[in-house]
Amino acid sequence: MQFRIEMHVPEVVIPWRMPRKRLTREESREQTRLRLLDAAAVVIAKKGLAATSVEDMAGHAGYTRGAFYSNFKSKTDLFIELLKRDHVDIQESLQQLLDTDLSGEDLQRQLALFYSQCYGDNTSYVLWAEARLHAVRDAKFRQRLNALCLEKRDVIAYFITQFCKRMDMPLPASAADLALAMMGLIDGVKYFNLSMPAELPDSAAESILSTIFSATFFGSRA
Amino acid sequence: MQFRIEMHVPEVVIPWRMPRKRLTREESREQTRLRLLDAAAVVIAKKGLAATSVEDMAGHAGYTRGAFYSNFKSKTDLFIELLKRDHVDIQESLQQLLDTDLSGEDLQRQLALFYSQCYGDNTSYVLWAEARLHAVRDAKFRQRLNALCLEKRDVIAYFITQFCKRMDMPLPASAADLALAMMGLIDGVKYFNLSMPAELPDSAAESILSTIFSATFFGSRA
DNA sequence: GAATTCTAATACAGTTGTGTATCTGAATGC
DNA sequence: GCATTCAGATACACAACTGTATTAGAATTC
Repeated sequence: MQFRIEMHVPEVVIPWRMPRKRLTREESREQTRLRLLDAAAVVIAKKGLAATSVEDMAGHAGYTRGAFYSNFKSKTDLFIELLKRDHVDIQESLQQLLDTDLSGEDLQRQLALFYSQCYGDNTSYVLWAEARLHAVRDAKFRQRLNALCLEKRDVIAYFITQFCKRMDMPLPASAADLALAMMGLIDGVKYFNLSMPAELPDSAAESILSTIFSATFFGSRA
Repeated sequence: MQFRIEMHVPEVVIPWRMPRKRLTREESREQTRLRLLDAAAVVIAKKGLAATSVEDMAGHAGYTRGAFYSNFKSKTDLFIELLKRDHVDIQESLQQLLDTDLSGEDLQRQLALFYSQCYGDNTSYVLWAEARLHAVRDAKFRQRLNALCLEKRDVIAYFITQFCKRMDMPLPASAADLALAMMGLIDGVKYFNLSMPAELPDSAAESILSTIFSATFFGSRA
């Protein structure tokens, strides 16, 4: 009991979406699923995957365990679903960002955006941190997570390639490896930014990332 | 009546610490403590902090829960002890490395060493990843962990400062922030190196770190 | 060598969680 | 409007952990 942190997760009051429309079974079921996922994301981020019981998640979504088990095979099952959902979101906003801004040479701004966009909120960061840790231990899970990470890497690698081409600069290393390193860097910095905002406030985080990013791709010119 | 030495130490007699000497109470107790810590590190790395029961840890060390509770207040207590121990090790080897190699300008090799030294083994990496995650959720724990991280940062920052001075280069950013970023980068890269060794083998990890490190401090010259 | 002190084992009471099996009421279909 | 179906609630059987209280026996003291 020493170990369970009483975080007091407030009951999520879900704004009922106008029962004007009477939901079909399918719609209703889908709604339940979504609510369970949303609530689970919040609770897991707050207490951690292992410390979160099925009842916790269901409860915060306004349901009981019955509803949970009728929608998901297990806690892990839901967790993977959650990551997939988040991954799609990240991919989309990343893609969108990279598509939009590829032309500009304003690297600083680009990076800053990139950084803040990369994880919409802290919940998302924590979720992925949890996932990485889980992946270290579970080979099957690791494979699935790696697949997602590599997708993300490829988007970034493609961007890096295009960017360097456009700027008429040589790639300082393999685009794939650079992408991984940048992902790692961003995650790493994000953690410090999150855990010691006094030591590394948003501005400093963006600035240092910007410095390293510039140096890596522009050499000493920026 | 025959007397059996160390009758209470069950089947697992851990061979590596002077098995012959008759221990005083204090020594014996310290030995138990160390065994519990060592075993805990392994088990926690394998199954995760939350999923590891007190009995697990004690059992792997060859004791029962009684021994555990007579040596540690709680699982968290032990965990912090574990981190401190590891932190001291890291600090020492870091200090040593930096002291030794400060003169050379062979940055590549330096970095490679730095990287491989930074976490002696994977157990250590996992432990810190676990700690970071836990810190996000628990303010008190976060403070304690931050203190350790900042100590580490300062050692690295000092090195960076000295290094730039010696190389007669300007600091590309605040040494403290650079140090944090490098720590983040190394952790981030380490994860990919660990979870997808086929995509990012040791050599690639070292190489990409080296590239970024060089670029950051030397600009385009390296 | 008896009394004590201390480490660690053991027993126990209480809590929390899991997954399944069964039940209920609302949505659908005939 | 009656029967069916299915989402989700409830009940249950059981497994795991925690932390404390008690106990055994080795180490130390006198």
